[in-house]
Amino acid sequence: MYIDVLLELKNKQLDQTYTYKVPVFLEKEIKVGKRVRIPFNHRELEGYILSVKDSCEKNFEILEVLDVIDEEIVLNNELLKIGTFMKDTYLCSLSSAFAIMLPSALKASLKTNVNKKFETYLSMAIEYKKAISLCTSERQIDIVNGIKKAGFLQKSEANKISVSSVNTLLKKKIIIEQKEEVYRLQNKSREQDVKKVLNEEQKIAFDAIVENLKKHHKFLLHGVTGSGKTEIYMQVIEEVINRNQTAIVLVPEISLTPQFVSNFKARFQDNVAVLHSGLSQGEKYDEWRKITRKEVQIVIGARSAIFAPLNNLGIIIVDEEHSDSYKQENSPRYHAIEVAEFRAEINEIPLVLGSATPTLERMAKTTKNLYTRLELKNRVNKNLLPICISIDMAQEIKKGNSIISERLKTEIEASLSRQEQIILLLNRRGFATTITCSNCGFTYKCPNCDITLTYHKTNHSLRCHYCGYTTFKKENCPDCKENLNFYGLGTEKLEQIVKELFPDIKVLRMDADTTRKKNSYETIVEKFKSGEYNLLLGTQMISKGLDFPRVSLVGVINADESLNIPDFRSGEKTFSLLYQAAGRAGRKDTLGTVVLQTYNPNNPILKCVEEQSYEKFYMYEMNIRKKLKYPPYYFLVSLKITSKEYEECSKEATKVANYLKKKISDTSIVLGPTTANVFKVNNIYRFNIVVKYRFDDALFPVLKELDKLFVLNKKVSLEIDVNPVKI
DNA sequence: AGCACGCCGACT
DNA sequence: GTCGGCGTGCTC
Repeated sequence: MYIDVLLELKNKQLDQTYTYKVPVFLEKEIKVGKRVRIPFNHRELEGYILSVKDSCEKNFEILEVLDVIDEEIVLNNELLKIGTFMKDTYLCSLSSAFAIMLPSALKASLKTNVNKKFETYLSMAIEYKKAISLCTSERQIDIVNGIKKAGFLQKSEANKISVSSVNTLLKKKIIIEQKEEVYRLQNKSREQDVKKVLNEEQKIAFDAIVENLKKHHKFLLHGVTGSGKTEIYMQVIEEVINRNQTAIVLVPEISLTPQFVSNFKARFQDNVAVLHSGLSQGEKYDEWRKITRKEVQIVIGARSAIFAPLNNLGIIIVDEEHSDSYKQENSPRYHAIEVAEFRAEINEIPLVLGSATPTLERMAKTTKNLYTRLELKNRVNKNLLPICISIDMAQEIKKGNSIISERLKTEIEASLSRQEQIILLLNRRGFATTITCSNCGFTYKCPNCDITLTYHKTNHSLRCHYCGYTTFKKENCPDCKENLNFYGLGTEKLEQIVKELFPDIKVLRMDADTTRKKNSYETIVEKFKSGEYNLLLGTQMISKGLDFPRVSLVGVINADESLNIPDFRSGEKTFSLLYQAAGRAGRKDTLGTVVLQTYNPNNPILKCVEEQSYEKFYMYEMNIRKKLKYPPYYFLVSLKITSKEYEECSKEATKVANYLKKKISDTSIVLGPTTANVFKVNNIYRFNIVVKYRFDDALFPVLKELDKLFVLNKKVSLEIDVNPVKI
């Protein structure tokens, strides 16, 4: 017996199978999808069995398998297929695709030591009365009674009463001990959640999906914020599990707070496994094993949960479909929705994507009937959409209000007097963006990156938001000793300004700096919900899927901020961010108010936000994409060329662009090379090339060739990003 | 990737 | 003489 083994190394040079002979004593354990330990070039490695065969043409010396690692298969047939799909679509190595599918506890290269967790339980060996009569001390009786109560007792608990008594009882065989595997992630809440009655719109969407269970069909559930998408998901899933099938629910990382998870657990109890980055390695391993052991039918998780090894999958649901977090920004650069589409296809099951602001790509697919659009126009509790007002900040500055406009100020005062809550969005953290000397023009810049440092007032530090470089501010200009001036506005400074303007206000700030610690995001959300604070200010994370019933006013401090990012999707991102932020305003009885402060009051994207019209935005933006030949009219591939040496990097980038232009179809467009937006990060220079194409059979073979050439290049590296979300 | 082999300079 | 620097090549 021979097997083909793929090494558990992400290296592209070694991304091929190697043949090994199986010694007879291991033959019965060999199965495709298990891992083996093998000798490889004077060392010992782990690898995945990809195929089994009886014979092998001998062109080389064949070594023997040392050991079979797994008792059960870790990569089932479906995951193997998905791996090949990823290798072909994203040009990544097969083993890097498999690596992200498995919990890190299974990875040899990390040298981690995550194991199953065991707990020892004590239980009665003999009848209770007899046991009591044999006890020779108070403590022993306490322990026996403790066991009697629940039928068992954790040994660690019993040891707290008395270690020696436990040992005596064990020695006398009055009680026995048993080792049992326990899961680290325990359900805290025992709440029970009942299903809610669907309204007309929800019912139509629900019926459309349920009619198509057991068929491959793609749905776009386009529903305004608060239209009750989650309830539809839950009821569809209930249908699916009633048919003995299983379900995957993907949500952005930020939505995976204990709150969201406990909602699902309240409905489906222990039938849910959760996978996200907040879990420890051990917890992830436990959740993964719950899935492989078929103990759960529902998996909720962030991006990588799309690889959950569920059998008999019945539906895949992706909430907040427009979220960037579904795209992995390092290799393998996969998009969870693209993998979901593939997985739904091979299982012949429906895929449901939900959003209030669908991506243009997805929306365009509904017009071509590749997706069925299900619309939810109304909020469940009949709340009205808020009123939106734009404020021209150029006019305000003339009046001397550079940060908070007169209108926003009076709206805040009005909300405060009505005891309502306020949200302020400022999509930039830190205190000031730049510090400049008015005399000589000195600014603090990062020595490793092509970027100015951001000032954080709390510890007077100047930080690079790209590489993390930190330095400290001097009292005066380091060059000419004159005074330093602060420019730009961050959340820290806004907090200070708000406090100065409204001395009695209670303010919470939420950004990457205040949510660094585990659970701090949740803590801030809970604090604000409790009502003891008047105002929440923060970066975009405050606009994502949060529901604060007492908020009646949303202020966007600088609505232009994200419009100026040099990316063709900046309009779409801005619309989505502001539209969703605006959706936070509004209560049952009063209309919500949204104040958009901008220097471009006539910007068409902001007009669409003001009118709360996704349709207008869609028409406007599609027109631009068509003119500029961007998705969804064209597909993109981005190539990043990086090196420590500027000259070498630039030279290679030009060579790559010329090679592409020569080899691929002339209907495709090659842009660049250009230096990246931030052309130096961590002392590494970066050049970009973008390929726009519609149909090009030559492109992927050429990209694969290029990829191979650069594997051997030590000075310059090439990274290919298929369907990039940021360019 | 990471280990062996090989070919050079510095040192007990 | 030999120890170890790291460039190159190969891995079933």
